[in-house]
Amino acid sequence: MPAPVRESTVRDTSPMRISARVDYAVRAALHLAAARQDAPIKAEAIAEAQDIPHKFLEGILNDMRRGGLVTSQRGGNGGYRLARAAGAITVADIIRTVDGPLVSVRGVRPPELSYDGPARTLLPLWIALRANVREILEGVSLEDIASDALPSGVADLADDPAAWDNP
Amino acid sequence: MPAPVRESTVRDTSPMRISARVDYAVRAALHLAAARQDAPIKAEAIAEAQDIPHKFLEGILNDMRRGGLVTSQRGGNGGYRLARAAGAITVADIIRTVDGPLVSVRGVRPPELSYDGPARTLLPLWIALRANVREILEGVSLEDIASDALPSGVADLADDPAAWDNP
DNA sequence: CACTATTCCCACCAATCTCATAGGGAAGAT
DNA sequence: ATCTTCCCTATGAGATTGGTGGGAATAGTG
Repeated sequence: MPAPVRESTVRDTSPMRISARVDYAVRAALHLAAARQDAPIKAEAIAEAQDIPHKFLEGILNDMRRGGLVTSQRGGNGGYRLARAAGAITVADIIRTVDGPLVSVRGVRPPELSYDGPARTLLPLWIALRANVREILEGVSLEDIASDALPSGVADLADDPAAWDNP
Repeated sequence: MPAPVRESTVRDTSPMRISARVDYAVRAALHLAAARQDAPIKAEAIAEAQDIPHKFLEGILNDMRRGGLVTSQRGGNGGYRLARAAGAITVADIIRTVDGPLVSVRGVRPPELSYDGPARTLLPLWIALRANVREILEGVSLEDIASDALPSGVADLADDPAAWDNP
């Protein structure tokens, strides 16, 4: 008889995990970037357009306001606007505002780490990884995304069909 | 009188978070890579050398065995060995084995996402990000790290002093 | 054979994080 | 005044993280 197959229970907590908060924040910001800039946009309108839970989004917009990325206006005909031009807000800005540092290892930022023995060269690896991630996320603005014109280096990466395969 | 300053409570859950599991797994694998290959190494010896909680490490080594990265031997004089040459095991292999996919957005892998409206071009961005992360993590083997010889592209990134600054 | 060493497997735990929901207060517009 | 909209706090279920502990299986040794 066949041996009982053991379930291989794969953990699916990706090291690079873009949270719902970040995803929603970027999409909300894109919605603001795409809108005409004279009138503020209501949270409810963004929530509906982008299919984001309304109250959850309110909290995120609030964080972005505290972080200086958007401004808000209360009362009838109130809403949110970008605080700066869409070309002057990067994805990294948004991530850092709503979710903290881009890269951490065991909860601390790479430069605070110290390794010993054969793991000594692990630190430069994490540093290089972070530099690489920064290069992308700090190099792409809301305007780049909204106008469908990613910087050429980024666009090249996305144009490689292999990049779309799951491993 | 001065207005009361509101605490800006920053969330510190980095999007790219190398977990303790991954950090420990890579360090353990490096310890194995650095050792002479004829005798297996005990979990306890690795735990002590790399300052990793022993029982926690056992679970991680077990995952790596199931994932085919290491082999194990029970009983007196037992322990662990790398299942392949150190040059044939990449950091990405280890991460995928102990922590799942490299990159995910809201828990799913980028190709499964669908965006609408001004967020349409967000997907290529996440794809490019993932490709970039892959390039680093799939391009660095245990041997590269243990011999302190990162691939030139990676080493270049780490050699830039700006890469060591926290933003 | 008994004994010891070591991996292997399972259950458990506390703290934290994620992704929300609910209710009402504050401020601005009409 | 009234209505609209943002702003704040509290609550909560469920998952994840980073562990710990107890024993069962397996291999070598006297």
